[in-house]
Amino acid sequence: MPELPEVECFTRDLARWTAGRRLVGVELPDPRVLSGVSLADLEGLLGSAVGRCWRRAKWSVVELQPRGEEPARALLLHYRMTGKPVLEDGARGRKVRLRLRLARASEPELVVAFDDSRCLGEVHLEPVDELPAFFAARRLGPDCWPERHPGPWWTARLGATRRAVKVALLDQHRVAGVGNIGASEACFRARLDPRLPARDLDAAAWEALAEAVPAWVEATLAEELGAEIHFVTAGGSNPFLVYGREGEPCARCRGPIERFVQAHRSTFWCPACQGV
DNA sequence: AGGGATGTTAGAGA
DNA sequence: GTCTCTAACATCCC
Repeated sequence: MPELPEVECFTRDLARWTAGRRLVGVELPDPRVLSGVSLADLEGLLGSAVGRCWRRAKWSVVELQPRGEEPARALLLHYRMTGKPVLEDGARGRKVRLRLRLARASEPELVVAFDDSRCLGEVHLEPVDELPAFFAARRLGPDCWPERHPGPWWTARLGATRRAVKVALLDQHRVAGVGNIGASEACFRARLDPRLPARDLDAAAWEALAEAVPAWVEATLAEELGAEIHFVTAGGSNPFLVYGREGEPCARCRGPIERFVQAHRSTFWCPACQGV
């Protein structure tokens, strides 16, 4: 499910759940979720204090400070399509791949679980001081949020390619954090035809995108920080302007929202008011 | 039954 | 080397 706003929410959940706690147990119902780490590696960290939790692109980072002289480590969580961290309060998650048991003073233990129905998600373990290299190896572009970037920055990142602007927005090497929902939402907010080759956009279009991307992030965050996360596929209302709204009236001009496929992924847009 | 799903990446071809 | 696109990963839901 997650794009940048969801991963931001997930990471804040992790920060809240783990604050001031130590890792006191690890369970691994499905070892496929571990990437380059073994259960024994994780067990070697038992007793560590949880430190900072932060987000980079669509990754959550949970820092762990072992007792003694060992260097700080970081758990890196990537949720891919269906992963999410859940707090298990008695009831057990349905597709839990990894469980972390966390203790604080005399309080009851908490169980934070990595739930992932499709099991495409990944959990890595890296020394904290090697995180820059970890992200560099993935050639991850700069985050699209929270730092604001001016129009010319977007031109420089995305403006050289012939690919359609909506497809270019999905390229994490150029700009990190925009997913398939966000790309449609940002094009709608910027009134941009998602089919336009990125290199054909003018300065005004890049300025519009520079506004539209953070506007999408912040609108989605405002929705999702509230009660529960809105999963498009799991009931609840659809919080998006065009995504998943084929056939519905455009919120701006009442024209019908349409769906088509770009790079094997659904694009939703309003042909009447985007890029006429 | 078949198709589609919020992501990423290795590999192929131009 | 660079750019672009495809297939594959694994499972669930409509």
